[in-house]
Amino acid sequence: MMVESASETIRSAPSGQNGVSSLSNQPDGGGGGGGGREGAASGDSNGELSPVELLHFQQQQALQVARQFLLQQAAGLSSPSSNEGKQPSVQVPVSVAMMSPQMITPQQMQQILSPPQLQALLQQQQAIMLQQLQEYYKKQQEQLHLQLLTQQQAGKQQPKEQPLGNKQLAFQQQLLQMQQLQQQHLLNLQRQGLVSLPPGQGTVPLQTLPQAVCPSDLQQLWKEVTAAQPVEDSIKQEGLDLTTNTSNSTSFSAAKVSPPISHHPLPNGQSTMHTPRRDSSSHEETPGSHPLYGHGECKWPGCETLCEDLGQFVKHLNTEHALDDRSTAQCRVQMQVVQQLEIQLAKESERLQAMMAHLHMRPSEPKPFSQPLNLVSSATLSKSTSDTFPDGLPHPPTSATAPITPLRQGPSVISSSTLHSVGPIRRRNSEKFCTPISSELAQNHEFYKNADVRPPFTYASLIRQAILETPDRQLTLNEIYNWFTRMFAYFRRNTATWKNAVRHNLSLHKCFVRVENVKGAVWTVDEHEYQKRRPPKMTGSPTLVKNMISGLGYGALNASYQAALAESSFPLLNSPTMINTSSASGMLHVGHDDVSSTVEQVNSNGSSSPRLSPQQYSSHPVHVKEEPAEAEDDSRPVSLLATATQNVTIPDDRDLEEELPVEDLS
DNA sequence: CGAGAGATAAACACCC
DNA sequence: TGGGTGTTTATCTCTC
Repeated sequence: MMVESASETIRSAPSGQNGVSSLSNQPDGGGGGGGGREGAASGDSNGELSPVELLHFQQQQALQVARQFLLQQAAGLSSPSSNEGKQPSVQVPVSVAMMSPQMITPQQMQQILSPPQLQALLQQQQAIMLQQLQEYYKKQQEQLHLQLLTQQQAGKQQPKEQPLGNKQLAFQQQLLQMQQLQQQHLLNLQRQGLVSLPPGQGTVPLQTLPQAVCPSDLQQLWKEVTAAQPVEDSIKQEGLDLTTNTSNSTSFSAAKVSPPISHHPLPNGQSTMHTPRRDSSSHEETPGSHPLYGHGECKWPGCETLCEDLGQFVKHLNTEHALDDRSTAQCRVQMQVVQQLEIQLAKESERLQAMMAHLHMRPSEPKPFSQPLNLVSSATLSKSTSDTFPDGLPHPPTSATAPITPLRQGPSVISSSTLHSVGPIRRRNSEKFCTPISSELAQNHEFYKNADVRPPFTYASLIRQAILETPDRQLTLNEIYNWFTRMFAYFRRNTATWKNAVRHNLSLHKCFVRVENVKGAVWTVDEHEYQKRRPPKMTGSPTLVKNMISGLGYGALNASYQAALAESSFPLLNSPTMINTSSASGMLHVGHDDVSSTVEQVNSNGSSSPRLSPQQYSSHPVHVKEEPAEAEDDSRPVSLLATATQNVTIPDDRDLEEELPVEDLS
């Protein structure tokens, strides 16, 4: 029986709200775990500034960065032409707007929406996310303020409370981390051309921030940073009120919008949205600039085509990046990148929350986060079920005792596809999407191991994985159970349920063969059957797929883009499969959700993107071997596209921090 | 709308 | 007798 956890709000898809039975990941204890928290190079620095001041300053810095980021995002991804200074609403059909994009799977998106709508939707999502981020930062900042005050008070009254200093330090670190996160985000975006920050501005200084903590440096940095955003500046100078900021920036952008350049006469209305850059951050904001144009080249992810001038660029944009499946797909990928980063951000903030809670600093109130933003709220219906972040933002534990750590920062689990169903359900998505379970597992091994998050794989694929991971490819039921519990924190509870499911799957699927052994019965996998299990079908738009294969040839994703993806810890994309363009042709007959086979293939042919760390795959212990001969033939191709298409399901996210994909699964 | 697939629940049989 | 295993069936939900 699933316990419906009430109180957690989740954005339920507008349409299929039928009680998605979600197995609420009820926070049951466990907080620990969180992987290595590499403290941001914290500085020991409080030079002449009092800790409090420093903290305050850092807060501002962080907010500044966040704001910058938000603005840039807004500029690049959402329609700047916001309505008169209100919430940056998005011009998307209400029907669409009502939907929570994050809960829509790629297929749904494609099916439900026409390309123009889809793009609009994507933009909308970006806008929403931005809002959420803004909101989030605002709250965060308010909280910190509050806490600071509290602390100051406390400090006066009980000077003895010496741990205070430490606490502040910890906070500083946390803040720094957040800053770094923001920077990463920015960098990623920059790389992808979504943000055109002149090198050296904004980001650079910030990066050094952690180390350069002496007051003077900070001041300097501050100047540099602020210099990058002339306008915003003033706003924040006085008190970083993100709230006003929200509207300000919005209205600002609206006002600042350079004369609509008719770039993008696309039929999809996108042009309007992708309006001219505005804002602050994009310094190169020449009146005739374009968010996707900078430094003389097209900043479209994976493009980098040189264009002498804007006119040429516009032309290029219209011809090369017109509304088609490929562009749509790229857009989606971009969306995912952003989402991933957001998730990462959420994680960090969650950690911060935990820290604050731990330090008894006004336990973070859930509301700030769960409270949907206006815009979103309309589309959000809180359906108390699971605890994913509906809005992509962290939902702090409802109760102070709730687990704060690794929960739901997960990889795929949180990905959009999963968002709508955290619980038990629909993980099959990912499977269908050909998510390489082995690779994903390898990459997120630690995560799944510690986070009480349901892995986005079907029982069948997990069982198979478990079996294939063993040298002799056979396991007893009990060993399978053990594998589950060892590999996934999620399966350390509700045992009756999932064990039953495991047994059920073993019996049900022909691909699992029971073999009488000396010591009893063991289960093996009939790969052939397994592959047959599902007819090759690809999720997502077939046309899209085709295009990807032919036209795009994922190899087209240039280095920077890939790198960006990699950076954003986008396993799926990082995964070899994604990169293995050479096998793109094979994708046509995709179809197996299987995973390891995919990986194997890639591994075997050794092709890979030069850019991605080879270690990524080299670290797959499993899989390379097993595929029974027969399965070989058709099992391979799978994923590239699939992945590409579906990565909406993004599996991953391995923490930026946990860099290495875990070398061994077992 | 129907089929297929996956998840979950549960009944039941076997065996140790 | 009880627990672990297996097998089946039923019901939902979701995707196609």
